[in-house]
Amino acid sequence: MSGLKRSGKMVRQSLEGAERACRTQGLRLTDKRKRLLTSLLKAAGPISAYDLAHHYRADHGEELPVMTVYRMLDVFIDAGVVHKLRSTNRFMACRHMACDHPHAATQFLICDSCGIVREMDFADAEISKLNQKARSSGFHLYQEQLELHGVCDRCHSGIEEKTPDARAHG
Amino acid sequence: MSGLKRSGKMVRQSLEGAERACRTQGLRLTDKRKRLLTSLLKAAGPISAYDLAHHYRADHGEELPVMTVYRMLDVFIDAGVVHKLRSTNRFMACRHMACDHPHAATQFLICDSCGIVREMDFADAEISKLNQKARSSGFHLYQEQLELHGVCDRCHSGIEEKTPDARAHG
DNA sequence: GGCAATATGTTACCGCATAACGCCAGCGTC
DNA sequence: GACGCTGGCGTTATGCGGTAACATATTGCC
Ligand SMILES: [Zn+2]
Ligand SMILES: [Zn+2]
Ligand SMILES: [Zn+2]
Ligand SMILES: [Zn+2]
Repeated sequence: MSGLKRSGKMVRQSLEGAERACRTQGLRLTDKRKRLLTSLLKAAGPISAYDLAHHYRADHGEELPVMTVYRMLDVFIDAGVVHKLRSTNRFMACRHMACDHPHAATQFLICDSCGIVREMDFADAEISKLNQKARSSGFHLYQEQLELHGVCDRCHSGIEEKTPDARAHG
Repeated sequence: MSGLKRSGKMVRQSLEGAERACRTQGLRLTDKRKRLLTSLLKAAGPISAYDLAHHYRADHGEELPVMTVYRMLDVFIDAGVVHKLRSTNRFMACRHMACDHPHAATQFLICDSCGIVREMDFADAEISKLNQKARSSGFHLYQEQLELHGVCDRCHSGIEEKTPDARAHG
């Protein structure tokens, strides 16, 4: 699968990072929120809010209404430690949660076959070019994430390891 | 609004273009499909399948089940005369439907305030750069449309002409 | 304690999308 | 004409993503 699954140690470090991020923005990292974030960190890749609720239940033996999940995810997104993939309606922990540097723009490479997502940040040049062209076309772009769809090398070379989380393209 | 509303003449020309596109791909442009496409062409901008069904009813005094709308839209998308905006779940007629040249990659500029969408095709250089970088990061991108969100000049300068069709950002 | 703000729970609902099944018209074949 | 095939379309039911509105609990602060 997507290889994003965190070890216990990484989860701990990420939680500390989230703690910092929340504190600096006056957001509270309650126990429930911490547990939810843990479930998200342990997930193998981006998952839906409903799936996350199921994971939470499995992980902590406690029901968590979807409504609450969405609210908490919003908090995490505000804190910058969670990303929402608009094109697939899925949420994923920021890969920079443990390290302390927040990032501005983000680009996501999404494999429509196996669902793996890679968070990259080395296309700023193209982003600003696009921004420029949009500007001259009468638009002001958000400094926003780009979601690029395709297939990863593994799936491209015929392995086609499909997962239920993978979304069909188009 | 988005200024994409077609005149009667443009609708006719677009239908002819669609006719050509369908014929070359062995797809049939039935009367019902033609009526649906007309409703889409007359729409002021990208609309949802459900809204399109309502427009169809208003335009032609006949019920059209959403299921059928989706099926027809799929046909049009295959024929290359309709685009689906993944980030907003909306459909729009290709602005090149009347002219005869199909286009490969497309980029959409989407105003999250008023809903206007501009179909542009002058960012191929950036697209291929992104493709290249993705490649070196283990991904094969589709030659796919890019959906860029922001606000148009009008909305940016404070007019903020909100429409029910506009989607909140994020 | 008393109060305000924030966090969480409950219910009910809406919008997007598709699966599964059935019907029917058109068409070619025997 | 009977048969069977194909594609277009209708019907029903359902699943998933997301949120409004309102109720309750918890926390922080004076
Ligand atoms: Zn990130
Ligand atoms: Zn893959
Ligand atoms: Zn187009
Ligand atoms: Zn606008």
